[in-house]
Amino acid sequence: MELPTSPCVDTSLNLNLDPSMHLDEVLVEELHRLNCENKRLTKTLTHMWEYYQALQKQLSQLMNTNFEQHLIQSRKRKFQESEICANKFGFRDNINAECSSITKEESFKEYKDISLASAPKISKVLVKTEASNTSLYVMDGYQWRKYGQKVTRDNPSPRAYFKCSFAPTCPVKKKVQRSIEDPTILVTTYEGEHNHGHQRAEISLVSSQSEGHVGSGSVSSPTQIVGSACPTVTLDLVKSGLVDSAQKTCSIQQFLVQEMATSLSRDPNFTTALATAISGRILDQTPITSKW
DNA sequence: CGTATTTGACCCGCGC
DNA sequence: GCGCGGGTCAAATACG
Repeated sequence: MELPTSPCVDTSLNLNLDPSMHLDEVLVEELHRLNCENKRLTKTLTHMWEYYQALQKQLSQLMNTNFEQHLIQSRKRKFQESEICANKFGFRDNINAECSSITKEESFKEYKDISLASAPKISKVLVKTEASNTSLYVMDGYQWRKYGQKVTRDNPSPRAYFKCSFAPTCPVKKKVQRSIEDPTILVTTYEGEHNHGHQRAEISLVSSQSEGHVGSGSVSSPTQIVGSACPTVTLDLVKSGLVDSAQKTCSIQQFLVQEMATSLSRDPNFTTALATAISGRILDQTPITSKW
């Protein structure tokens, strides 16, 4: 599969009249040019659609594979929990019954919930902070207004609720709560999409280009996103290399994202297409940004 | 004095 | 129908 190499399309109507040509000739020529551009656009769109279909197929295959793994893991986990419980209270009855009580439907529901949580509109970000830092504020480049705080049942640390206050109409909300497993990690859940630009670039996005180097700490920026960009990312505000425990908490989501990122980065066509798209985007935006 | 934060009250969905 | 828990509201308070 190959994407057209030049995404830059000139759809503007060029009516600069050549004195030697008649108006109808100019119009016909311009019409012809626009027609060509239209064909190119259609071709690009078709390619993108094919590529999208292929990606979707790949994703569904991955989802199926991971669901089977998740099923096995959850059964194993349930068995371990039952065993711990049995050892603690000195009874061992019903362990097998309890294990077998996990139906495939239940596991799929749980798995589906995790998958839904990783949808683009809801994303989770893990932020590593200093142990002494007890605040629930995450500097992510946007301006937030706190509108509530609540202590939840499953976690003794309070959960803070924020609304994006940069734009009055921005629907984005976020919830920040310390991880129950590692209190130095702030679990931030973003809901919705910003309908305005980024206020200031405080975060540099580092994509996981190679396997096994996630969170390896090669970037010295104080604020980092380590791992895949979306939907779940990990920020290390203290020092890198401490994200292992955080990654465990969202292993399924991250595994999916990493698998996708790996398979995509292996694909030379995708890399070329991405580079072309980015360079095209930059070229496309240059005259706009130069106005500011 | 204006704006941001805190915090108790209230609302609503869900499970029993 | 009732209770519980998560999410939101809004008055009180703090701060620059």
